[in-house]
Amino acid sequence: MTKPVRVRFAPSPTGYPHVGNIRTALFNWLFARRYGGSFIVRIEDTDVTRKVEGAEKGILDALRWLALDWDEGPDVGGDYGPYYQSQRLKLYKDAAEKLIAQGDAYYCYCSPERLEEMRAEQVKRKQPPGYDRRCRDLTPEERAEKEAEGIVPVVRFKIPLEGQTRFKDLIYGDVVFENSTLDDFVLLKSDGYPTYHLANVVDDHAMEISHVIRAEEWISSTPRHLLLYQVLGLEPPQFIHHPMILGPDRAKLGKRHGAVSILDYREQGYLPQAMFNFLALIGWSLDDKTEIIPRQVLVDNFSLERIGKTGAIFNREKLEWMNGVYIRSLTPDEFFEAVQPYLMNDIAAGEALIGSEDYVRRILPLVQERAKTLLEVVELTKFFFVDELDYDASMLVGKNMDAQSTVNALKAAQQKLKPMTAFDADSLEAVLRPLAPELGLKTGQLFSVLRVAVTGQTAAPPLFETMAVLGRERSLKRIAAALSKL
RNA sequence: GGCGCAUUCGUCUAGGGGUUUAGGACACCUCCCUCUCAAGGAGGAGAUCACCGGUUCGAAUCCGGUAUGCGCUACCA
Repeated sequence: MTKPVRVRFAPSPTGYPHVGNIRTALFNWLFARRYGGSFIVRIEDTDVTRKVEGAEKGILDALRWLALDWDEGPDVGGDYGPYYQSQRLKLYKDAAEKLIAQGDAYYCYCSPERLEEMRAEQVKRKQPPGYDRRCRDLTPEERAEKEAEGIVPVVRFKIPLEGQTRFKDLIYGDVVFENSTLDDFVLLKSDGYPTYHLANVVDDHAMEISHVIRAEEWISSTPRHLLLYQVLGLEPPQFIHHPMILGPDRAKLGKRHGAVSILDYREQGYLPQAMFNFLALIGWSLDDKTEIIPRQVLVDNFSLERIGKTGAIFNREKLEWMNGVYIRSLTPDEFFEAVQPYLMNDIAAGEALIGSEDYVRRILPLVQERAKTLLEVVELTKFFFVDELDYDASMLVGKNMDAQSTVNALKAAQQKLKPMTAFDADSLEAVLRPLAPELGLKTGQLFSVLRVAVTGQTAAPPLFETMAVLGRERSLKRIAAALSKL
């Protein structure tokens, strides 16, 4: 019997939900769903000084936005809780004490100042920085002395001086570290909180995590974790490290590269299903050609083996394209639902939406295939919602035309439109298309004059559909306004 | 500096000894469609598979070295 798959996403609430972290969550979630396992969220709030108010909410919001539902964790609970490390302090303390008792850890009384000086000196002498183990073999008398001084110690791990630690990463293969290159890292801080290393090992075991899927930046920490499992007498989980997401300069994606919070992308009008698809495709591929992959197909086909080994630059242009593909695939109702919050954020569009949902619903199909993001829809539809168009009169004059012929064209169009009974796209086309030759103009010339008059733009949705949605009254009003500009 | 990992078109990638004149996607260019813009269709350009050496009848694919990049090197995660 093989152990059930249990994976975890363990964010620390110190900031916004980083694109890279969320992708790690996505891989974990995909793996859990693919193999019928459990996806667990554990909040690693062990750094009191870096804790940011609202960070946890942002991270959980991001998971919810992408519908990465968790089986155990905040809100939902579970049999292995609590799921906040700040509520499991006793566990870490017990583990640290056990290690001290068996001689695998020790109290260290070195001050932060001394450590800093030591490191500076090491760097100066071009030696590898690391704790010099001054407190490793303190006598009971020396310890008592330090205690008497009132120094609150940290607990450090006693790294074996010799030998090597190796593991088989499911993606990177065999990785070997010489123990001599590892230093006696801190297990328990002086404030009683554990460091990541201790808390992680204790909890991953306590929560029966079967696979640790995390970013490549953790690969160098893995031997420490393995050594901890060893002295604690615990069986370690499988380790899987995946490549990181890079900025355009190939450095770890960070704030200076622009939007790195996944929530920023939601704000900018990206669809969660597009983001989901896009994130999955950074460092993972289904085959040699499939790009658009529905969620369920992703779940059914995800595999760790197909994750590559090289860091990938976050390609915004491709994300935009993909978002456009997903936007176009929406039904009219879905598109309306998706776009609604963005329209509501705009004054004119919001008013229109409240005034007449039907009007908005007739507008949307005209821009759906033109929008790359939902936010862009607001811009593309703006001219439908304002009373007066703001554009320069010179835009009205068509190619190879002058002011006079433009005026003539607008007036002729007015005459044709006024008596129309039906004002649908087909009728409009039937009336306006023959008008161009009558005026000695090419259709393109006439239509472009009308387009600017009616939309205030040279690029817009198809003219007749646009006029039909605007309606006779509004269309004629805009043509009159155009004439008064000339 | 030490340790670790990586290296296929600008970018994301397929490919894991012969089927490869290295395939796909984004971006770019041309043409078609067309009332503009999109979308769509058809093409194009773009990679001496980081470099050097080895193994082999044969290497992008296996091995070694070099270079470069990135990560870690905290009482951060």
